[in-house]
Amino acid sequence: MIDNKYNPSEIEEKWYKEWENNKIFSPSNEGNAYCIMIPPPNVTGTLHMGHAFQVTLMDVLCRYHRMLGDNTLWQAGTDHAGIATQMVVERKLTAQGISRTDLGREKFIDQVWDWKSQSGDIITKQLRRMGASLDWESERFTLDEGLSVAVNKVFIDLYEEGLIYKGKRLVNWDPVLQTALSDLEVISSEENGKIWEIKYYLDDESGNFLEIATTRPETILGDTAVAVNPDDDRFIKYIGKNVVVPVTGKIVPVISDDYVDMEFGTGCLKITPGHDFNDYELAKKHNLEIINIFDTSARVKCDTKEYNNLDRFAARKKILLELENSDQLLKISDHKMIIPRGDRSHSIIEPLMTDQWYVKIKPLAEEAIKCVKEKEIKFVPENWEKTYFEWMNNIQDWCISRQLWWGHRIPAWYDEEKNIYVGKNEKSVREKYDIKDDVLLTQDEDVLDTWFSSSLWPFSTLGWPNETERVKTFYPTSVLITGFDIIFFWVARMIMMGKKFVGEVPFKEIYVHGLVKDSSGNKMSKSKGNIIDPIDLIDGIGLEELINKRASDLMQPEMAEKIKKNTKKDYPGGIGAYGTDALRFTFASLASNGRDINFDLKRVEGYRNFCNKLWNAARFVKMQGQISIDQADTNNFQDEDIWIRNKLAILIEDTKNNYKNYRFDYAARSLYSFIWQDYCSWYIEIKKSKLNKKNITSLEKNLIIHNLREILKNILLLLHPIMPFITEEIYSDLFNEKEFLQDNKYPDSSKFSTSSDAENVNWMIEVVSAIRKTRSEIGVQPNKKIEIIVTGENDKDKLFFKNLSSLIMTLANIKNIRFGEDDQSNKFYSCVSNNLKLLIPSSDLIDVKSEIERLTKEKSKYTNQTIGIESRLSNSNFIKNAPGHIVVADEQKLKELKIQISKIEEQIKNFSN
RNA sequence: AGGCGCGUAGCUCAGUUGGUUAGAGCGCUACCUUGACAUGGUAGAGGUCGUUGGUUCGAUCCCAAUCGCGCCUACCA
Repeated sequence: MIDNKYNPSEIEEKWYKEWENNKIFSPSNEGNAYCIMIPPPNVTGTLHMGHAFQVTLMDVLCRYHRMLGDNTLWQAGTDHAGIATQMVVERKLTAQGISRTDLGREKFIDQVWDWKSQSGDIITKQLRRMGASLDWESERFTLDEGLSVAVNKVFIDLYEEGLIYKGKRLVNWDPVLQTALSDLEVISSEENGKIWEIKYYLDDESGNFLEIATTRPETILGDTAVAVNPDDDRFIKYIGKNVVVPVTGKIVPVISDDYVDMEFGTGCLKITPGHDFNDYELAKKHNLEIINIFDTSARVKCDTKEYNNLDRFAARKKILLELENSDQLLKISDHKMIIPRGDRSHSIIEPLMTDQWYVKIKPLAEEAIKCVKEKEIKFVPENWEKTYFEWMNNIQDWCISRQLWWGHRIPAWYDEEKNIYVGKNEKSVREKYDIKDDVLLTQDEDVLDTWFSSSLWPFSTLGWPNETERVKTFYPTSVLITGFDIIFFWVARMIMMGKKFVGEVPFKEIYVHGLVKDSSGNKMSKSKGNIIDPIDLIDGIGLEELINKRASDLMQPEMAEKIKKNTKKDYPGGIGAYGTDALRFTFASLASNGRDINFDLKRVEGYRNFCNKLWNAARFVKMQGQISIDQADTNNFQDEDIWIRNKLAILIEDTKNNYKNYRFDYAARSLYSFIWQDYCSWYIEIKKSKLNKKNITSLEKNLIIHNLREILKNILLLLHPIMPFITEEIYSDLFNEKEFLQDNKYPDSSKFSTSSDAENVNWMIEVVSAIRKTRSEIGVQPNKKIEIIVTGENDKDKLFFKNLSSLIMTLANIKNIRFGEDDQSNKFYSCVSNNLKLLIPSSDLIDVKSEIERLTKEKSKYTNQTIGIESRLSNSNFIKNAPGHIVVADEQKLKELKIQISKIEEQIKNFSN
């Protein structure tokens, strides 16, 4: 006997091990290819709600496609996350008092690999807890040898084609991490700043000056011009003259450019080309000198002793003081401005002139735009195309070098004259360029942006550049499941690289899912303290531990109290252990086409209850015992069998369509209502009533059990992709201990649909519902058996009653059904179902007044509907313009309503007499 | 500034080419511990679909305007 409560923790880990040991997640090598690439998570990261959500959807699709008989590959793997990982390891070393540079490159990288091997499988373990059916056999890591070969080849090929170049340019420099960043790794947000207005004297001893406005006075040290708008009457006379830069005393020209906004600030702008992207563009245009005033840590680097080596913020203070002393500081005002920060270090980005490697992106982007325009790749939902085009049309060259140690080292060598040689390795470079052994070659110190290797993920994981079977079979992959936040970082770049190097798009569809937020719509973040760990929803967590998890290691420790308070309020009893299946079903049911997903714990609880419902339905079926049945009898169906089989056929088709359209929410909902309403509330109840009949034959009994089991088995098959654990457990317990659910084919609707429509079962459901409703309205306790009298029945009703009255009696808790005329006495309550009038006798004196009220209320409900339909039907334009079937349906409905109203009126009349 | 999106029941969300009485879960109310399940059963209350116009026989859906909110992109010193 199975437990009467569903307990997920007992079954989940057991089944995952079984599946993995039996290698059932590897491609079958039979059938149509179906392939999804996991967006490789950061190897040193942990699973968050976004991952859990995404993984659920991918897993549903993969499990579903395996059951369809497809040759399914869900590619597993992680990425090396250059900056993030290096940061973590450096921080650990710092805690031990060791610096990266003390250790040296090789030893440091050894440390990172050590760290990777001890922390790297945290996330893969968590993926297993989610039930993810990834093909672990072919797990890849972006720094694997094979993937590195791909990275090198792509770099070399692009270089030789002129699509990768090295250039000295202004880049986004992270002074803390000491590396360049791409545009996408810079997060700009509004912060409070100031504008300082400063006197710049002309160098003609006239005492005249220009007032310039700046938000960064420290960059005065790098000024090489002052700019005004050519149409600005105030300054026209100064154009072409020179001014003296404060502090440095440098003489610089006043130039004119219509880039300068006359309305903003003082209308007069200082130009620091070495540390501002706009100024840099102006400098190129006007041939201005470009001075670099900062070192890589953003400390001042200049000849003036008192400023040299000063941090940029200290330099600002000092300069402002000096300006004040010389009476050149005119005005200070508060100003909201956009501050760029590194997405990892959160330090303020300093534009810095450095040598970096770039990908010339326009030619690649053009191809990538084309294949989306021509629908080689389809976005779901479609409007994400717009975001994609928007970015692709304004794309800038991609800075791919990073001044890190952890990553793919750039395959470029330099001789002593700094000539560049690009090739696989030093040996091949020497051969290729015919360089003698006595010429010293040194490799570029830098590594590539992690996203460079990620952009090759869809084919490098399959063995490319080798022409492997896997590439041939699984590329292009079927669909990419991803969040919109990495459309630019990753999706667009994969398309460019895939098109360029394999010649085909990397995936045919891109399903873009929403962001998982908390139940009130806030982004989940450590600093807000509203993070939920998916594993805690599976295993449960106590309040103390949850608070501990949320309020420790905060960037702003002062938030701890508030987080503690809110957590106590939101989860007074901690979080219950809902199990993976309930969590997965929740994610599926939330996966609609909307943009954000507000995650409400209550939903998980509801679906945990759903698991319990299924569990108990299975328990009931199991309790009916084993059966042996003659094959010849298995197609012997009762009315309710036909009824439920028709519904099952519809469910199967709906589910397939919903998966095809990525409407996981619809799929989840229709499964839920079929299982709970149709199967549990009606079908099992009907069968139960039949099983309880005294004179049941063993053949009848066996047939009932057989049919109950058959529907249940199909429920398990249909539900398996979303809830793999509970379905597997029930299947093994009730049906087959030897094989897995996945070994079965997904159900075929044609096996269940019939031409007969089971009208009588629907009729019965209406009658039972009507009686239940009235019972409840007149306050009859659910456990009290009552008698009903049927009047107004036609031939069809008679026939249905003949076959179904015993069912009605059980389901509506009736002790006796009498057929007869309404004797017009007041001792009856009545209800109407279809064209029937059902009377419920009362032994007590009926409160005539309240009964008339009840009936009148019911009548007015119907009357209101009648009025609506009648007004439509009396409108000649409606008759003329509306499609025929709408008009016919209205007419039919009106007829039915009128019958029902007349029955109620009759009863009201009886009471009134 | 530009782009995208959202506003439907107390809460979290559906609503598929415009068409009967706008749905689900949770919560709420009443009654029920009947042997699959109280993580349950039966029934119920609750919505002028942000606002205002327009198109239409008919609008939650299409169009325009407006209010509120969110996200992304962007060089205003």
